[in-house]
Amino acid sequence: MPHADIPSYDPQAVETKWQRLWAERRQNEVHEDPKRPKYYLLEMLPYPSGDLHVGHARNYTLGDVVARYERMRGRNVMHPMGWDAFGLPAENAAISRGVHPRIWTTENIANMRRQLQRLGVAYDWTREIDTSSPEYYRWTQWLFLLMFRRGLAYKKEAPVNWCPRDKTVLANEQVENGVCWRCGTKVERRLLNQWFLKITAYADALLKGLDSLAWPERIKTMQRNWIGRSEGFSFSFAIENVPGARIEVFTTRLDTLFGATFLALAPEHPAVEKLSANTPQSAAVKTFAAEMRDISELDRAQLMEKRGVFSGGYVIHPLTGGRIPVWVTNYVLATYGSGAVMGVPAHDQRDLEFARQHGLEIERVVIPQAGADAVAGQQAFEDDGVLVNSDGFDGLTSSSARERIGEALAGAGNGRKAVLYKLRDWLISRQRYWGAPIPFVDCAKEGLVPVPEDQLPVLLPDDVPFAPESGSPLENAKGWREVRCPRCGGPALREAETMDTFMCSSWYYMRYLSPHDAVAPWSVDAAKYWAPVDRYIGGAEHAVLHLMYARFFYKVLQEEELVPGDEPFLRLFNQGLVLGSNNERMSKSHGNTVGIDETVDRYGADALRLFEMFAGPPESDYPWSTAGITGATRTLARIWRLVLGHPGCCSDTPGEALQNGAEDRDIRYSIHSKIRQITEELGDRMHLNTCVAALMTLLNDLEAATGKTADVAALHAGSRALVLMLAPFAPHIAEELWERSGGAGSVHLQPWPRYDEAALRRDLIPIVVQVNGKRRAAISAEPGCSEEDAMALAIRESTVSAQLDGKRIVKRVFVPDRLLNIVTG
RNA sequence: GCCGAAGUGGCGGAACUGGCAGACGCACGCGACUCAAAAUCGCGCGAGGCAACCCCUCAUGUGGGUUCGAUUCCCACCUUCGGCACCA
Repeated sequence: MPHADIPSYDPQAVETKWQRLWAERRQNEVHEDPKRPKYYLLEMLPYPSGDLHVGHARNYTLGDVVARYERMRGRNVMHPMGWDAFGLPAENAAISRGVHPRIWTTENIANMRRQLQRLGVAYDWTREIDTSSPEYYRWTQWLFLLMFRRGLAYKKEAPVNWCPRDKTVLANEQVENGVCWRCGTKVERRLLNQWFLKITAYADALLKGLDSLAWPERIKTMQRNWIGRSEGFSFSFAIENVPGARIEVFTTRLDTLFGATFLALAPEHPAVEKLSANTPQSAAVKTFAAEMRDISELDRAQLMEKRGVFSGGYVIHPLTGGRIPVWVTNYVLATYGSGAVMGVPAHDQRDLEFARQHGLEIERVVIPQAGADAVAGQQAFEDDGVLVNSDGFDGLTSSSARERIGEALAGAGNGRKAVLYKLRDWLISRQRYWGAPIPFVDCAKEGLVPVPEDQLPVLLPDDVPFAPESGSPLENAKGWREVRCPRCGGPALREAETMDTFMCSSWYYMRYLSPHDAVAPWSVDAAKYWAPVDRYIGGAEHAVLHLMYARFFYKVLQEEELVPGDEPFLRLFNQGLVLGSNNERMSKSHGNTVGIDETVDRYGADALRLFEMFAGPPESDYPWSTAGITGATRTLARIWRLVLGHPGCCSDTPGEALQNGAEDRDIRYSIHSKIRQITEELGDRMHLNTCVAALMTLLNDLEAATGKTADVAALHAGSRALVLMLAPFAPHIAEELWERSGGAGSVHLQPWPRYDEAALRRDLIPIVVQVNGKRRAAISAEPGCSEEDAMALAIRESTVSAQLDGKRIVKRVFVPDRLLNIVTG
């Protein structure tokens, strides 16, 4: 019932008031408290690109709802925010607009922080971090040195991915379908001397750790595939007429060894020249290898067409002693295994295609079952089966043949079981300015020397030229580069490269725990209380990037006893995207963004938050809708009128007394069933959209009952519960209503409402009556009523008896308190 | 090509372990209030049928299957989205 004396709801006034008061009261600051269970909730830290749009708002609201809910459930909630502030866009802005990256970044951070505060997200801002600040990157450098000390950082010359547009190298994970993940430019291959981190040393640990994680299966699968473990056997072929020279191969199908009719080499393989030397093939091989070296492996893969030339040389089959021709091909990767493959055309589709093109022999050595035809088909037979044409191994199954052939080779001193991974070491050098400098110097006498820890941070020089033509700014910063060697005092040059920004984000979740620590990257005591992250919220695009790098870091940190447990993020949640009007991901580059400021100006932060949580399940995408947000606005205005129509309803004495009228029982049932439903769906399941729907239903029920029931106490209690459960979703209006209705303290520090089992008991419950599986009626029965009683009630329904008329009942299915299905003959 | 996820009203979506399909909201229609409009409130709202609006039929991408009963489980196919793409 609208009252004339109820003031109207002014979102802007309410929101600015509470944002100010929460900050003044330092309400969102947290500290270790051994008496309370901790909960570490984290959203992936954003890159400070300038402006937040409603897609970001969805992400951070999602985290905020969970954080506020967990706090009301009695947990000590860590919910920090910071900035992944190093990176290319800042530097590109410097080039195109002449603004220093530091200025550009600082301004963007200020703006985005303001926008997050406008959304009312309850971060502990005293813990804010900026990965581009010296206080932070000092420790990124420190961690790099720790990696070096542990033998996990090394510099070597290797063919690497080079993005010609961004003018830097990229890790394998940062190349998607042959193009740069950031700018979409086709990457090139260059031979450069670069720093790597030995993530491959942790391939097995990274793989095994996945089993314990409550992550979406799809992300775990992507990581498993990326790590790409395969078990097989490694052995070698002797090169004919070159004493002592051998070519090593790896295979997962040792059972097909007798079907090997050629050997395939990558063009980069060191034996290529040796084999063709002094043969008529020499010139052809040189031409082919040179041609292939100019094409990156990624491009070769895209060509798909298999090409190759005979090398002119032969190897000797290790068991039969037969001669096997060696070919140089474009389909064998130099960077996987040994860069050489035994060609078994009958049992490998790729080898078959190649063999057909070049008229090579095809010999079938595995058949589906004993006695089957051993003639090679159109398709390679790649399954396991039974061996034929394999000397003493005929008749064995593939799996036992792999064992026995392996034993035979190993017994002859040739080879062993081996495990190979697709995962490559992480290339972390970047030829760019806006990143953490690699803390090494190159001394004329001592070579590469680490900068001693007490000389960290190696500061980025501020005064450097930014121009597209002048090359890497650090390389040209002479005064900065020229230093004394920390070891011998002689002249040395600083490394002019910076670290991949994924280094910064691989450990930031630990820095939040003691962000102002000047003597350590974080406090181990604080880490013992807070770590690991209980719930991590972020996009799926980081599946094999940040999420794998951070896990690698954590495993190293665990061995250093700097962190508890062996995984950084126990549960991962991938939120869905907000799509723009063109049904594409909302982003600046798509030009379809809807800004936070314009939306909050118009509707208020609470309405935006409520709508974004309501619009769909948190894990699925949905298109932005300005029409939809009006529903949230209306809902908030209705809650405002309802609650203020029950003065004092949030005071500490709800004064709810059980009464007996049927209507009163209904309203109590509605209140308590909604508390139960929202509590169940808000926790682990995160069905936030149905929680909002349940809040709306409760609002409808309370409105409908207002003025119609004598049980004013129940309505007061219902309004109070509504305000409390609204609080995580629309924190400002809930706080205002709490205050205006006599609530003590902050609504956000109240215990979450509990439901009363007694209120959920009903005198009569509906039981659905079906005839042959089709719903014909619903009867009201006492809870726990017997099948016979339900049957008696059911046949009194005309719609049921009409269906039963003249038919014989052959069966009844009775689900107590739910359903009765009568089956006729 | 391989792997994974998803297809439900005009729209976003709901339906916990197989048990009333379409909760909740948007849009739309009718009505109340108003000089009028906005706001607000009430009612209706999957499609079709019948004189019968407390009834019936059909309907959750398509086709089959399991079951007393299928949006839910199984098989095949279609469409969309995501990942991987010569890893021996």
